Amino acid sequence: MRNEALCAPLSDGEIAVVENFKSGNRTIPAGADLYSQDEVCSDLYTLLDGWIYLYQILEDGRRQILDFALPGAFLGFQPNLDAPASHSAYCLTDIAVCVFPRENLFDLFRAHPELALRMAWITARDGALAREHLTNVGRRSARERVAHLLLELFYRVRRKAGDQQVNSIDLPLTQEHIADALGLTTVHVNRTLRGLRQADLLEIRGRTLTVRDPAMLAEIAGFDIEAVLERASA
Amino acid sequence: MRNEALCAPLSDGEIAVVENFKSGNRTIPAGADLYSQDEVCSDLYTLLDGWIYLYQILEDGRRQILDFALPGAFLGFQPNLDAPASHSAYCLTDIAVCVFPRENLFDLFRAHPELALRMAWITARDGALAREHLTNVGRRSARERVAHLLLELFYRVRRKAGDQQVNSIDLPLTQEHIADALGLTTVHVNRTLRGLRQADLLEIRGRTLTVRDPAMLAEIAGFDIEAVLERASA
DNA sequence: GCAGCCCATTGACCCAGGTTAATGTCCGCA
DNA sequence: TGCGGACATTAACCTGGGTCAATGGGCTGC
Repeated sequence: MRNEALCAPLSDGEIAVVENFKSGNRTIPAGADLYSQDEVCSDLYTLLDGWIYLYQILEDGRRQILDFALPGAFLGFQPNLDAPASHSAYCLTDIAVCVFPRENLFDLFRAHPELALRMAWITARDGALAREHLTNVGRRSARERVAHLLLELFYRVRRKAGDQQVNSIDLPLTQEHIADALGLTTVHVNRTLRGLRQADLLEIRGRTLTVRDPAMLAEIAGFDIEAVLERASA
Repeated sequence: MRNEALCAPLSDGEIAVVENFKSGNRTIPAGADLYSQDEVCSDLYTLLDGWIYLYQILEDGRRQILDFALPGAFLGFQPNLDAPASHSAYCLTDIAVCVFPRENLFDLFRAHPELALRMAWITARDGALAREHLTNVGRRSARERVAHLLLELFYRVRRKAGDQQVNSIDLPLTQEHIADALGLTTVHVNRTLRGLRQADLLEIRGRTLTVRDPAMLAEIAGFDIEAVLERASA
């Protein structure tokens, strides 16, 4: 699991180094922040289990969800580790993370260049996905945005599940989360989902998203499976 | 100049290594792409002079501008250097870049861990700025967005200029560029700029942006100078 | 079994921002 | 000196999505 985040391309010896570096695992209940905007975050994390979303809050409470993190995601890295975080990370479900202390990270990177390289790689991926999201909210209609986001999550989750046949995934999001990720309101997300459901394209019931017509959805969304998955680090 | 991008925290010896690695400088006229979406980009660049913007195009021609790059920016790095680029880079003005061949980049990083670390740092900064832009277009009104973007550019440019007194900068953008960066239309950007001008907050005449009331603009935009500059790599 | 809460759903109405299209201004070029 | 092209500006009108408010459904705790 953890392999995906930091260790994937490493030799066994290097994985051992990372194992050594980590300070242990931690479990956090749904509804808490893993770390918060404007606070210094003392650790780095690999998400082992559960869903997290990254978000920013404006002074008046408006919220923008930046990305959803799935198991394998590497979280908490930023240019200046001593500076307060630029965004918060919220646990949508109970989660488990592997914790790395931030103190000696740069020493570790210096000692093991592969890891620094890997870090650059992960970070570039995350950035590319953020830019994809920017294009989504900046230039697509509500229907296109919803289709795009749900397809992205569908393929990311399904890839992780390994089962390439299934057309349903577990989706622990409320319509408010979808709205906040897409720059819409809950009411309009609801209307839009109704439209997609009535067109037999997809359905959300409870916590389950069922994709009925991936091809048509991809067409609506202008969604390029290869490209987006390439850009989704987890 | 180049220092800011890749070399800033390096020793003289390491700077020499980078100097050695570069394959030369190049000049490109305004109006051309430095590299294009969906094409493999053979090089990496440090922007030495001029303005560039990064953008994505949807099939039907809608355009989202992702970021503006100023001198010092490091461009062209992505997770898989052999894959086609996820976005294009367009020269707003005549530009000069310092060119690095992509072939041996990873060897260079392996040989000089500091550079890999520096790469991760730059990439994380760019990602954070992209997320800032996502929040801007996802959750702010047109007036807030315009104020935010112009303030961001104002401070980024002025910091580079070194003169901390001046309240005007050279801004080689059309209203269409502003619109495409903010998910708006040109017409509405024009209306919004009129509003800001009539409120004596700022003015754009020709290629010059004059900021008349930075404090009030920052309040409107929910703009945090420190935070955003921290996140702007160039 | 029911009170309370969270979320989904829907309808009625409204408005920020999009669309269309005309007019103006500036500048480079023949 | 005048013509063509790229931008800016404005007005008139329209619509996608926001706002407000009511209803319902499902779950949890007692």
